[in-house]
Parts: sequence; structure tokens; C-alpha cells
Amino acid sequence: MLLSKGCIYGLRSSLFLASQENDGYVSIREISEKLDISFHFLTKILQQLTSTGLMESHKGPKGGIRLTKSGSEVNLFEIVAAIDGVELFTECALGLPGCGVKKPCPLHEKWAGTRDGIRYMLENTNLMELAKKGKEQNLRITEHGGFEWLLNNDCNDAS
Amino acid sequence: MLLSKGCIYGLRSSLFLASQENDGYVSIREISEKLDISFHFLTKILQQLTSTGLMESHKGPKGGIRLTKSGSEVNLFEIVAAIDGVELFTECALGLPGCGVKKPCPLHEKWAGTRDGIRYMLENTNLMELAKKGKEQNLRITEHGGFEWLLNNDCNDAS
DNA sequence: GAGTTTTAAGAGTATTTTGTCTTAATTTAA
DNA sequence: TTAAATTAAGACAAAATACTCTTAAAACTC
Repeated sequence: MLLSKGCIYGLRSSLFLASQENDGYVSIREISEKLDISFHFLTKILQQLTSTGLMESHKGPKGGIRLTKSGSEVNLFEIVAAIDGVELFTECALGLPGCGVKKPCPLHEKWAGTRDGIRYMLENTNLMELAKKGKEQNLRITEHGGFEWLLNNDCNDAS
Repeated sequence: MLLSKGCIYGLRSSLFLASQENDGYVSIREISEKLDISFHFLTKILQQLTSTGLMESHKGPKGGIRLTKSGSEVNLFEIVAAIDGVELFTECALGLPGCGVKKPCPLHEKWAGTRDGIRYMLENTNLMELAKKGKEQNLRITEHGGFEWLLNNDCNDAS
């Protein structure tokens, strides 16, 4: 698996926040229910994003979490790096410590190119463009629910 | 981590076998000692490669394991797929089941392109070219040892 | 055929990842 | 000022991954 579960949850949550119409706090409980993610686990993931400054949280009623910057200013690499770290983008494909141009493994050059391709894609994709696309085309952000349903329904809705 | 430890061990072992001068059986014990991999663990990994037909094994003295095809006919994708499976190359970056052109997530297109890039690199890299490169430039195949040392020393060597 | 060398197979252990539960601290609002 | 709502933090549990150990089966050598 390329990204850890926590990282995937972090990306989905970030995308959800970026697709909100207003920029107020959204409670983690709501995110966890709408995205079908374990509440307590998500809490810990999002703490990593607040500790790195990508999000800010607020306690109490009307509290929750929100992006510190506009979705258009946050790229996916920032989120991945905050949760999974940058090892994926620095490590050797054959697992050799310290693999690099100075002491390469036979696969180093090719892998470095591919690795940079992943990084480039993540760095050049921001939350806003994904949220826009998701809303316009009502794409999925959870197993069964698209953006449309997600943004127009309360959790408590019986429907 | 992109590849599991087992997969990395499988790749290193395959590369080691492809770099042998003769095509006889090499004992798993020798591979495990030279590549510094746990013997019993490696045994299980290589069993996956023999069960998929990429390698063949032989018991008893003079036994061991060897590639069924020439190193130039084995690409890295075959090895990765045999050990880690093809999920990496089919799964959604956001973890949504069944993500694809029909029911995409907002990231699907971009991720599919990147994913195919990884696959393309693996499919278009064969063991022989890596072994050749490794031997010519005496690159590393283990943390401290290069190809040269590896191929010219017996395990029992006191040196 | 007996003994040795090797892979095969399975049970068991350790570590990491993933997820759960409880309590504390903070904030709002009645 | 009390109660409710929320995040923060830490202990705990489950599952997956990584690794170890023991025994069995096969093949070679004498």
C-alpha cells in the first residue's frame, strides 16, 4: 500500500473540509460519520495535521477543525508528508540505507525518477481543484456517498 | 512504504541470482547470508516465487533455487506482483473500493497516471540489465556489500 | 540403506499498524 | 456556575506484518 490508512483518512478529511461552502469549524464527529471513519482514530490523525499547522482546532460547542489556509493553497504532498513522512520520497526501492547518487543501488536512477513522479503529482494537486471537481461531477468521497449527498445532508437526518 | 519487506527481499534475491555467472542452483542459506536476510523468512518469500513459476527449487545437497527464465526475460513487475500482489496498481489512492473510470474519486485520473508510471518502470526493467549495471559499476546490493565482493567470496571465507 | 544437506510447511513470537475506550481539558451557553 | 459539547491524550486491544523455530520431506553421497 502506497499510503497508510491514516494518511488516506487525512486526505479524505482535508478534501471534505476544502469542499465546505463556509470556512467555519467542522466537528470531527461529523467528518467521521460522513466519511465513515472511526472517530477516535480520526481524532489522532487530525491532531497530526493540526500539530504541523495545516489545520487548526477549536474545543467546545461550535468547535471542530478547519484548514488554516485556503484549499487552493494546500497540496496533497503537504498532507502526506505530515502524516506518513517523507520516507516514501527518499527511501531506496531495495531498502538499502543511504541509497543515493553517491552510493546507489542498481535500481536507484530509475526508481528516483518514478518516485519524483509521485511527488510531482502530489505537489501539483491542491485540495480546491479536487473539491471543485468532486462537487461538479458529484464524485465519490466515501465508499457509497458522493459529494452532493455529503454536503447537503445533516448527520442526524433520518433520510 | 511502497513495497513490503518480503517483496524487497524477493527483488534482491532475484537480482543476486540473475548476476550469477552459471545458472546452477544457489542455496537459500547462501543468499540469506550474503544478502543479510533471515534464512527462514527468506525461504517463505522464495516459496512464493517458486509457486508462481518465476523460480524453481531443488532439495538435497547441490540443491537450492534458480530463475526459471533468463534474467533478461524477467521484469521487476512480475516479482512485485508475485509477492505483494497487483493491488498497488489497481487500488484507489483514497482507498475507495471499486474506484475506476466508472465510479472515480476526484483523484482517480491523476493517480491512475502516476500508478501506471510506477508499473511501466517496473515492467520495463529486467533483472539482467540491473545485474549487468551492478557488476560493471560494483554497486550495492546489500547495505555494505557491492556486487564484486558478493560474487567473488564464499560464505565460509574467513576474510 | 544410513546419514547429510537441502527446501517445504507449520506453529509460534515480536513488532508495527490500526482501531477502541476512558478520562481530562477547554469552550460555549443556558 | 453548571451542564453540555467538543478536542486532547493516553492506555488498551485487535489485526497485519515481519520474523523465528521446529519438524517433515526430498535428494544426494557414501
